[in-house]
Amino acid sequence: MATSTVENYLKQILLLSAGDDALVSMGDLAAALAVVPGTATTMVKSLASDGLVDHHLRHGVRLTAAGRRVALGVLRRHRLIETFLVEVLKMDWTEVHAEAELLEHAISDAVLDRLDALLGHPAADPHGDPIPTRLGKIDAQVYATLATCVVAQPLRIVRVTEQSGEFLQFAERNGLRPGARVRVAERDLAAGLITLKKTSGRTVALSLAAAGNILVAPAR
Amino acid sequence: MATSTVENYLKQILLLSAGDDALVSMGDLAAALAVVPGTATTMVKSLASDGLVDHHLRHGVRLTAAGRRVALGVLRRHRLIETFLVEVLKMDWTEVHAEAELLEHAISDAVLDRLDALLGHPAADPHGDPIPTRLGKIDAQVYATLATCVVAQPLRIVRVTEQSGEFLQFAERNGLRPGARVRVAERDLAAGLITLKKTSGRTVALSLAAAGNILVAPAR
DNA sequence: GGCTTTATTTTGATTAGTCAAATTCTTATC
DNA sequence: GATAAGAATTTGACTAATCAAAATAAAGCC
Ligand SMILES: [Mn+2]
Ligand SMILES: [Mn+2]
Ligand SMILES: [Mn+2]
Ligand SMILES: [Mn+2]
Repeated sequence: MATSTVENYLKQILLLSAGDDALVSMGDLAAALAVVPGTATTMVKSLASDGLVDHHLRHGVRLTAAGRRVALGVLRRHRLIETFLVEVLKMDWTEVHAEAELLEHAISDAVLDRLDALLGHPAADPHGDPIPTRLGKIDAQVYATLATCVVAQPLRIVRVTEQSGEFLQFAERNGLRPGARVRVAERDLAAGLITLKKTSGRTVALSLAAAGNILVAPAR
Repeated sequence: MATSTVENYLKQILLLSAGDDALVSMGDLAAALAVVPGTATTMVKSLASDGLVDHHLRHGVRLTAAGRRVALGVLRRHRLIETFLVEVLKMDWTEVHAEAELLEHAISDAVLDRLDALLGHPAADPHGDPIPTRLGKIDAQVYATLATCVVAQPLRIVRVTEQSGEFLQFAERNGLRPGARVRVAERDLAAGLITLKKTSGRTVALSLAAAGNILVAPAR
């Protein structure tokens, strides 16, 4: 069995490689896991010797097929648990991430399958993050963000990446949840500022950096 | 935060001291936790230095008030999780113990309170084990077992101690779950054998040792 | 191309939890 | 009350995960 530390490293490498098989740097990996870079190096070497990653010394790390399988399993557990906490236990979508971070390592396949059935085999979690199937298939669709989409067009929010409580609470306060309808009223690149218009008529201002965390599709 | 190892030790000391404040021997504790006796000694010393147990060198260990508080919290989580797995996810009461053994260390108070409410604040888990309240109160009622109760009287099974899959499956196969009605048809102490009669008329034979794991009360 | 800055790796220590085997204490038995 | 058996403790060693700080390699810059 992979320890929860190993599971966290593999999941994080998957998330940082952004779907494709890009190399993940030790610096980024260490920062994401809140450890010192030397710790990440040591751990990655041990993952490599277990055949879970390829370590390109001094250049970065990439999942092997075996490592990717494990990582997708962890991601599936994480996202189904988040969905359960919101849909069944009625918890707030801004607070479930931390809970799932622990539970993802403690739940068995038997329990997970029942949760999945109870929830009706959802395709995405409360943040809009796609849920891998039991076979490890994951929706890789690429979306525009509020920082890159066309201006003025009616949009639908499909996903909020960035799991920090502060950011999610900001999103919730301003009605920027998956499914909400908005359009970009103005994008001032010099000031790094974006102004949204909601269907309610309300406007919301946010930075380019923040806007990059909100994925959108044309409203149909 | 107590590690899950610490939580397991404290919970096990509580279970082995059987409610009262009896000293628990290192041998019993080590066996219950599947570690070597020296390991239990080392761990108990560290628990003692954290003020969670009193270690009477060479005689045994007992929980302090602080240790008991932690242990009751773990027990509450364990039993509420088992109840959830059976009542909501419809899992088998013979297989939920192992699941709860891991989940009990990963679930937060916020999630637990919501589970408790969803289940209607149950007083006992699927095995009939009493669930401590949020304040650490636990039903300490003493029951007779099928090995000690009076013969011929109509009885109701209130609890099945002993969590091993084999034993629980034996109980399930023979309809010996909490709530079931039986009476002791015959108790042969020389042979160490007990014969039960169910309301259906069916008879079940079991050893004195097995009978000691089934707690009963007079059927009202 | 050589020098400087930055990222990565290495080295040496530390903590939690564990086991095997030697040692010491307790208790039962004669 | 001495002794043998059994239980508990101690000692030394090991694994997983981590950090601080020194060493090294890679990139960027003039
Ligand atoms: Mn995690
Ligand atoms: Mn999510
Ligand atoms: Mn446990
Ligand atoms: Mn139980």
